[in-house]
Order: sequence, then C-alpha cells, then structure tokens
Amino acid sequence: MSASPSPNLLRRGDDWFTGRGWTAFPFQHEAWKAYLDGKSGLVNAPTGSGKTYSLILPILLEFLKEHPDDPAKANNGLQAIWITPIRALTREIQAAAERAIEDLGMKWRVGIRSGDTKTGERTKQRNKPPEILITTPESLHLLLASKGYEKFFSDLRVLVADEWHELLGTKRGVLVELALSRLRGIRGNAFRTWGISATIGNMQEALDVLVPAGTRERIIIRAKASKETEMITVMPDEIETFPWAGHLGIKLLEKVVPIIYESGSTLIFTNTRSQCEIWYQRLLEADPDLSGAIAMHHGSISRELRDWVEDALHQGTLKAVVCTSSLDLGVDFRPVETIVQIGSPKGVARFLQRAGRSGHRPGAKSTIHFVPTNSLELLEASALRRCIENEVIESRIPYIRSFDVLVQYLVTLAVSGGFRREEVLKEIRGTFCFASVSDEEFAWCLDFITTGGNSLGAYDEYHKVVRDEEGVYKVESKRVAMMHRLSIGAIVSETTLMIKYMSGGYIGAIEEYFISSLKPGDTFWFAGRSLKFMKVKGTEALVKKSNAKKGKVPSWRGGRMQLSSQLSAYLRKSLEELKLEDYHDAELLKLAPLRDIQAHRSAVPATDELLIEYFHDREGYHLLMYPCEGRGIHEGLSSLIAYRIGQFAPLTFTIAMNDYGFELLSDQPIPIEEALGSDLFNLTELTADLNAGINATEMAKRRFRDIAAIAGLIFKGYPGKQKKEKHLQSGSQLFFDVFTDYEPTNLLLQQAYDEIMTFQLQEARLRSALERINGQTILFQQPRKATPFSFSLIVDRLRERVSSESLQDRIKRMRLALVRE
DNA sequence: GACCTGCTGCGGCTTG
Repeated sequence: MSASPSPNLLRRGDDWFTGRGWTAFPFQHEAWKAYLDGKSGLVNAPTGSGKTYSLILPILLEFLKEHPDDPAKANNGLQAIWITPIRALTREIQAAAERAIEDLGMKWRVGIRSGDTKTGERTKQRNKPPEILITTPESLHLLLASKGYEKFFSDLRVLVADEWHELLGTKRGVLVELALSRLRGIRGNAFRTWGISATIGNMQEALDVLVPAGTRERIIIRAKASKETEMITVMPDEIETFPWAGHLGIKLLEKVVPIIYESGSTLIFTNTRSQCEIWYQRLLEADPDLSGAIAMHHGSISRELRDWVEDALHQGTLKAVVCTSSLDLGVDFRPVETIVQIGSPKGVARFLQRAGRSGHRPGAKSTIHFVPTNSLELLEASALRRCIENEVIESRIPYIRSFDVLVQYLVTLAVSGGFRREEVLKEIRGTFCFASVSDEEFAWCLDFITTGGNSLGAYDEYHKVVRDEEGVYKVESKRVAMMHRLSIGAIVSETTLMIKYMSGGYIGAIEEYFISSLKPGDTFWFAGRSLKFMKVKGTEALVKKSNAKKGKVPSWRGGRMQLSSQLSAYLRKSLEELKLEDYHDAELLKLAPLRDIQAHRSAVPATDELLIEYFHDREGYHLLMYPCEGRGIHEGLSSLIAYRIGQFAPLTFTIAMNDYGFELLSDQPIPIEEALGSDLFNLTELTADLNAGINATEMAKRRFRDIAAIAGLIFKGYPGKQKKEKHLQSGSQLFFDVFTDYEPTNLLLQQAYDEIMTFQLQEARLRSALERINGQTILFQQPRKATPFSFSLIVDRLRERVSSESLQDRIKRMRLALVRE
C-alpha cells in the first residue's frame, strides 16, 4: 500500500505506522514534532526501538508540507546527511529510508557514500546528489576535500549523527564536529543537527558537543521504556578449586555448552581475539557435535568470512558465534536469544550493550550470562549487578584541542577550494573541541601546514599549503592532494600482514611481531583453522592447511580495557559487603571461603580503608596496595609511590598493576612504615612527583605515533602497500626527537603529553583517588605469604617477564615455597 | 590448585 501523502500526515501518523505493522512510540512523535518545530537535538533510544524512523520521517514530512502538490518532485538536491560509525549500518538505514519514501509515494533517492561506493556511483552522486546521503565521518571529510563541495551541500537542511555515543569520546567524533562547523558555515540558519545515542552518563554533554549552544533551540528526547536486563552469573561449583588468577575462563567451559543447547541462537563475547580463538577450539573439543553449528567472529578475520558468519547467524543456520566486540554493533540480527560474556566486561555500558543484543525487540527482556574467569571476577559480577540495578552508567569523555585532527582538517579544506583564515577560525571556535584555541595556536597550525613550522622549514614536503595573494590557503600540488586524500581519518591501525593460502584466498590479518615468532613449517591456529606457516611475501603471510592438532594461537596488540570508575566504585562497595559478611547476592556468598582465607592471612578492606600488604619471600620484598581504582590510575599511583619511597632509600622496584591494585617488588627491604608516617599520599607535590616518577617521555613518544600519523607527518603508504611498522615507528620517533630538541612548544608534541595525562594517567581521577585515600584508614598487614588478593598481581607480573612454559615452573616453585612455610 | 590476554572502527593510488 502507498499512503497518499498529505501535510496532515503527522496527525494521522499512527494509522500510517500501524498500517505497516510498526508501532509508533511516544518518543517518535516527540521527535517528529521537535524536528518540525525547527529544533536540533538528541534522541536517546535503544537499538530496535524504531529510532531511525524517529528522524527519517520528519525529514520527509517537512518536505511534503512545503511541497504538498508535488510530492514526486525529483532533483531537490541533497537534503539530509546521515552519519554512521560503521559501513555495515549504512545499508540498513538505506533500506529503512527507502521503505518510508515508498510509503509516502515520494521519489527521493537514498545514496551511500563510503569506501564501498564505486567510482562511477560517486561521479553520479556528485552530478546529481541523492536527497539523503548515508555516510561515515571519513567519507564526509573526503567530500569536503573535493572541488565544489559547497554547491553539493547547498540545499542541505539536516545532518543526523547515528550511534553518536560511539563517536563521542573519539577523534572520529572530532571529525564530525569539524565537518559540522563547515556545514553550518555554508548553510547558516537553514541547518539542523540531530544525534541518536544510546544511554551514556553524560547525555547533556553529548548534545553540547554535537549541537553547540546558541546555534538553534535544542532538545533531548528520551525513549522512556527502559530495557529490562537479567544477569545470570555462571557459578563455579566450588570456589576452592576455582582459579585465583587468569583471564581465560576455560574452567567453566562445560557450563557454557548447555547454555548453547538450550537456546536457539547464542552470542559468546570474549575480551580478546586470542581468547576468542581459544574458546572456539575448546568448545569444539568439549563437544564435537557443535561442529558446523558454531563459528567465530573478530576484527582480524577477513570481511568475507565475517560476512558469511553474520549471514549464517541471520538465517539461523548457526547456533552460536564466539566473538569479540566486533559484534557489539552492526548487522541487525534476527534477535539473538542468549548472550554469554566471558570475563569481566570492565564497564557497565559495554555489558548492557552486549546484553541488548538479545531480546532485540521493544519491551523484550535481555538476558546475559556472565562467566567469571577468576575468583575476583565474582566480586565484579556483584558490582556489575548493583550498577545495573542503580542505573549507573559510564560517560564518554569528548576530546578537546586535538590539534592533529585540526591540522588534517585544514589541509582537507585546502585540497578542495581552499579556505580563508578568519572564516575557518570562527567556525572551529564554534566547536566543543576547539572553542579555546587562541590566535597564536591557530597561527601555529597555519604555519605548520604552510612552512612546516619552526623545525621542518627546510623540508619541502611539509610545505603542503600555500597562501595566495587573496589570502586563500590552498594545496597546489596534485601529489600532496592525492597523498592527503589517502590519509584522511583518525584511526591509526597496527600494520598487519595478510594471511593467505598458497593457493589463494585471504583469511585475515595478523601482526608482524607474531609472524616473526614463527619459523616456516610452524603451525598456528587462526579463524578456527589449523594453518602451516610457509613464508612471508611482501605484505602477505602465506600458509597451507594443516592437520596438526596443536599450534600457537596468535595474539594481537589491542587496546587495554580498564575497569571504569563507576564499576570501580561499586567494586569497593562489594568488598565492604564481603568484609561484613553481608552476603546479599549469590556471587558474594560463593566467595565466602576465599574471604576467610584473605581475612585470615591479611584483611578485607571496607570502603573507608586502604589495604596495604607487605611480605618477604624468595622473590624479594613485596609491597601491595589495593585502591581498586582501575589499571590506569594504578599505573600513575604506583610510579608516584615508588618515587616517594625512593626518597627514603635508593631502591629499584619492579612494578606490576591490575584493576584492583599494584605491587612494588624490591630485592631490598622497603622502609614502608617510615614512608607511611611521612604523608606518602600527599596531593601538594602530585604533579611534580608524578613527572619525576613516571617516564612521561617514553609514554608520550608512544602516544605521538598516532598523532603524527593523523597530522599527516607520516605517510602510511599506498593502499595495499603499507609501510613496515618499523618505518612508521622510527619516523614518528624522529619527529618526536626533533620537536623535543628544536621546538618544545610544538602543539602536536604538547598534545602527546596532554593525552597521556588525560587518558592514560587520568590526572583528574588520580587526584580524586588520592583525596579519597587521604581520608581512609590504612590497613597495614604483614601476611606470611601471598594472599588471594595479591595472587593475580604476582602471576601477571611473572607472565610479563617469562614465557608461558617457564611460567608453569615458576608457579610450581611458588606453590612449593608456600607449602614449605 | 592456582598460567596461555589485551576490542572496535574507516579510507585510499599509480602505471603498466
């Protein structure tokens, strides 16, 4: 059926919606109204709730209102841009939009502009823009880098940022902010901005970043119906034999098998790609009947194989898929029935997002099984449960002053028509990210792209942009323009090798350093297959099928997720309940025997206590503290404490940390009591001591690699011919050193240090952690041997230093030492 | 009796 279009359609909206078998929710009506009133805003709705229609429809309806007699009018120019963080979502949105257009009897076209869009299609789009264009932040910037883009955008009335919570808090979000500032510059008041976001802790800020105050009237629209989530912890039968350390979780594997059988379809989330590979194999070993019924999915597996898995899941031919966060977003599955999370999700938002992949219908309950991988994760389960009950959820902290992205953007504009200083400065100051940029800083950026700045002036290749007589900044060199288009974006990946069969066929990607640990003929497992490594050819690692049952499992250097501050706070509460034997949930009750060992050998801290353990064994003198603040904070805190103790005695420490605490290990006695008596946690000297204690230069140097790549200092190579990691590393280090020596005020260099303070050491959070510790009672314990709390720290440290074979020996020896005592 | 850590996302050329 094709509803006859009418300006009154909104009022008859219910009929039209139910006619299609959809339900119209109050929040959708609210969004339609706000949109048609000319507002900008943010729609806060879960996936599966019809959030796309909450914004597609009013865009169409507004046009119909303006052209009631000519709904089929074609060639209206580009009316709306829809941004998504991942390409796979563009097709879904296109389908939804086309459905709505057809229902209204309109003739609008919906185009996709992404890396998948063919050249011919791109040309067509440029000559005759679709009314709705669905794209990614990167592709939008590529459009800004093409000649005559102003004309292309000249009819635009709205930009919708879908899954805005995914982009906020990333440099890709900064790309969106910058593109928006330009579109507002072109279209002025005729332009609206809308976002669609899942619930996060800082909803208002999410709106402020997307739609700066003062641009238009703004509103946040919330879908009221909150999703019910049931969390089921998979319990070890007896805590006595459950590991105190480790993150693999195989011990509970046999309890996961029945979960798979009881449900039509299951997603099993793991935290790392290697864990994903291992679980897939182990599940098949545990139950060969699952062969053909389960598959795996992670980011290093080729797109082709992943598509196959996604399709099979969609069609219901697979019972379960073991995956990483590669399936957090993306393909709109036929609702998956059951979710399993192996190991700590480290954050409430991530856990709920994964849970939400089940019961993917409005009103349906989501169910998630949590599989702890070690004893302390039962504590996290309890904390997680409380966070869900109290609707505590993490925030996404937006980047500010990302000069690398700004510099890239300026060159992007210079590649197309060129830009004028005052105009662009005014626009970027309207963004959240660059509101505080001073005249001098902006002048530095212009200098940097025109002359290479103070330190690179001698090198022509950094004179990318010229300023002509009329004051327009533009790129004149075709080569510079091309290389720039090739490097637009804010994602910097590890360089990888493609895994290919000798006979052809691409399976996935693997990191250089893993392949360098293999000899030709070695077997390894990848994508659930046993492969024999043959040789490296260019950027390809060639392999053959193997029948070997044993082999290495690759590991990748990914990001380290750390416990969120929200979850950390609840973890400390759970600890207190453990101490008080206030067992309000099954997880804590299960931990009772472990609690007794900890309390007997040492102590369990309450929320107003800081536990410090100090003991001596054949390894040396161990000093352990448990602030339970998450790994990043412990990284800063441990260096700070090590530095301050070092003021009393010239000691060398080996430092280890995890989400619960940190360890300082020394071969000499540690004057801890003296140190504790001396205001060890004082805040006054924090910045100075931190700078003295950490190796900020080393940390900043690593961080600088990405900054240099985004700012266009390092060319990553032509597509399919990427440069070796070694070259990228040494290139960025060279720049780092040159800037440090000759231009210490270089904004990119400073940015590297700022990012360390903001994201890695999290100075603000560190400060409040110290404040909290200063108000706590110190619980100083001298256990005779390792405690349950200390165990995972000690094992982690051992693992970092030695190979896994000898790790077994080490642990065996440790155990013997424990027994002997 | 305690161990196999480390996510995701995008984009794109030339010349034979």
